[in-house]
Amino acid sequence: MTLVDDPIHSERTRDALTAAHLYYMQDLTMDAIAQELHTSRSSISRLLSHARASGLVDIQIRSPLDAPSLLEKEIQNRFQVSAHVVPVPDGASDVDRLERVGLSVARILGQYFDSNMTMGIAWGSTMSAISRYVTPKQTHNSQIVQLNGAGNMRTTGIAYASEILRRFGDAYGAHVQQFPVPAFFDDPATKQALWRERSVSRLLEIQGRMDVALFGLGSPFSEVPSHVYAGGYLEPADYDSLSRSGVVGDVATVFFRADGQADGIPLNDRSSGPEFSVLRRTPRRICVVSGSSKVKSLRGALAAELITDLYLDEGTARGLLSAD
Amino acid sequence: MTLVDDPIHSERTRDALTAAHLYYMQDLTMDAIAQELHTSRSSISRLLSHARASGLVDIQIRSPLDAPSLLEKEIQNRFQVSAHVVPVPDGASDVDRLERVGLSVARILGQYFDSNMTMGIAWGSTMSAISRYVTPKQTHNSQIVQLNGAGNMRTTGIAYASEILRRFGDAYGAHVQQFPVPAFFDDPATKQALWRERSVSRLLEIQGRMDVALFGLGSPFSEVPSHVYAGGYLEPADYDSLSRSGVVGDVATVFFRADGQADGIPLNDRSSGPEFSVLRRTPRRICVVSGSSKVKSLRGALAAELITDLYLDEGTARGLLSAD
DNA sequence: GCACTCCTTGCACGTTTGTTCATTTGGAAT
DNA sequence: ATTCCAAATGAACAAACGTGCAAGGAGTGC
Repeated sequence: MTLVDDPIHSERTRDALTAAHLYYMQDLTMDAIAQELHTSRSSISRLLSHARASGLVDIQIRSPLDAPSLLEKEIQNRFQVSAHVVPVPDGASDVDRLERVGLSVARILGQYFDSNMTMGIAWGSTMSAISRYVTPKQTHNSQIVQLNGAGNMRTTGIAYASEILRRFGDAYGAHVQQFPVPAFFDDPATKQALWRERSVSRLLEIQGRMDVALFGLGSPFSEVPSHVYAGGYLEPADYDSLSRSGVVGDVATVFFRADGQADGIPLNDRSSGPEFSVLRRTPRRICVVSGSSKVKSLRGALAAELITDLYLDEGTARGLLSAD
Repeated sequence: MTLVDDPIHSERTRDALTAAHLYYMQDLTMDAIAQELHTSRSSISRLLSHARASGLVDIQIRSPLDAPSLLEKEIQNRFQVSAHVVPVPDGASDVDRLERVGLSVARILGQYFDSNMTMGIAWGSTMSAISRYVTPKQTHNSQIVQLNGAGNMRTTGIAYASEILRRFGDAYGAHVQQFPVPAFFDDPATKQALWRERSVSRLLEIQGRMDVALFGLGSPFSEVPSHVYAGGYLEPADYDSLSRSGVVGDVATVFFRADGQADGIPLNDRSSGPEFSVLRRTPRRICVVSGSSKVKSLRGALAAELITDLYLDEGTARGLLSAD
């Protein structure tokens, strides 16, 4: 739970490091390592698990640049984003897909984040899944900033959102910047007022300077509604309004139409999420999508140029490319 | 043997990539992967081995900056080099040590070498060991350049040295620049003349601009003489000369004394290796040492400031730090 | 000092993985 | 078409590995 290793842990870390060397660099068996370190093989097994889980051992997969799958190449060509298809068995359930994609992204995320960087984080079921698996990586002077508020009529949302944030913060040893506001204001004027508060504008400035943004997609009118659409954030009147405006999805509770436009959608004036112009200023914008019901939403987000790096499961990738 | 993947291999590579994803990112068992890919588990096992061996899967060990061992910290403080101690069982034989250190260095070497870079390579038993294990990494427009000639009275040395070079070149997809000259000239004047040849001076220029140099250490008057001292490169008279000059070791067949000085050692005028000034101009200079008999030589090389990154086994590290 | 909890250890078991071997497959040469 | 060879495959076995469990220790509170 501490951000740096206790002195108590450092011996364990030292051991884990040697064990990892012997195992992964010199291909010794755990048995042999156990003898060298004068302990049992089981302990070494556990030590190595620890080394992997704590990011001491870092396993990466580097596709030679000419090897991306057809799907990935095609998406890259058509939408100018760097696409990464997560292989998922055809028969997998939607939750299964989400977990798998979340796990994969969690393992890879460290490549995008380093010392002295700021990462913006949304919330939602996708983000929650990722957060549950993030592999630690030691960074300095870095921060995680919440992109949009999570409060609603029933709760402040702080517990939920901050749990997600905390997991990222812990894993990277980063400072966490919470955004304790409702997801949607009742009155746009309140938002305007609050946005002028120094405490809030400080946060907005941090958002404006972030190096990486990580978010999932919302998809309002699909069979499996996303967190925002089921969690008591919106009222029936809001739904009607979204429907009338032709909204196909959202990123961090900012809505957009099929062509990627976000103008003239009344709800956006009350949303706590970052304007797309802010997002587009961010160098890396990683979008994670799982479940083909989000294809329409994804098309919109791509049209809006919100995405630089896209992670999706195989089915969704196919859905994205298929006509219609 | 080809530098780029045949189209024929690319399907295999594609499969290896998916398998690696499923195995290392999603923690599936090989059995599960076999079912998804409609093949036997054995094939997946082989596929994953291939993925590791061919550098598709890259396993790194990243010590948190506060975790280097006492030995490493101490070496860093005393000699201003980044030290990496390779753990080796106390009872290990000298060959065993060499293999282990070689394997470890081979696995991490990729971290130092990338596209558009030039790496200078020496030869000798240490380099040979490393070369036998280098893990592939795809690079573009990079080259490997031989640091010193390998010819002697009996052979041109080309077969031996070029085998080492070739292994590095193959692994990195790099262009190999051979240096087909004797290790030592009989007559300094011949060297001078040859050095003015355009074919040779072209190579010397490449050496002068290299980004990384990788070398072992020679150690003349120790129980276990290095390759240079046993391979018929030197005559008895040369030994006497070295002894009289107070030589303690060599880097790429350039000799130095305990204080790191290389001046006034007659043999150096006839050596094909790079002057130390050339070496010192190279940003990264990786030295690999195994076996405590090389401690004296190592002290000299450190005094000469030939090293920026040092890899050695535990025993040698201890020997280096112990007084005397 | 005693009881309590929490964490670590090594054993034993079942699972997962590497490897050998006999067999098949897909080409190339004849 | 036939033969040949090399590479790839899956079954079967042996080795290596992960994990539940009970025992042992270290620390804490009473």
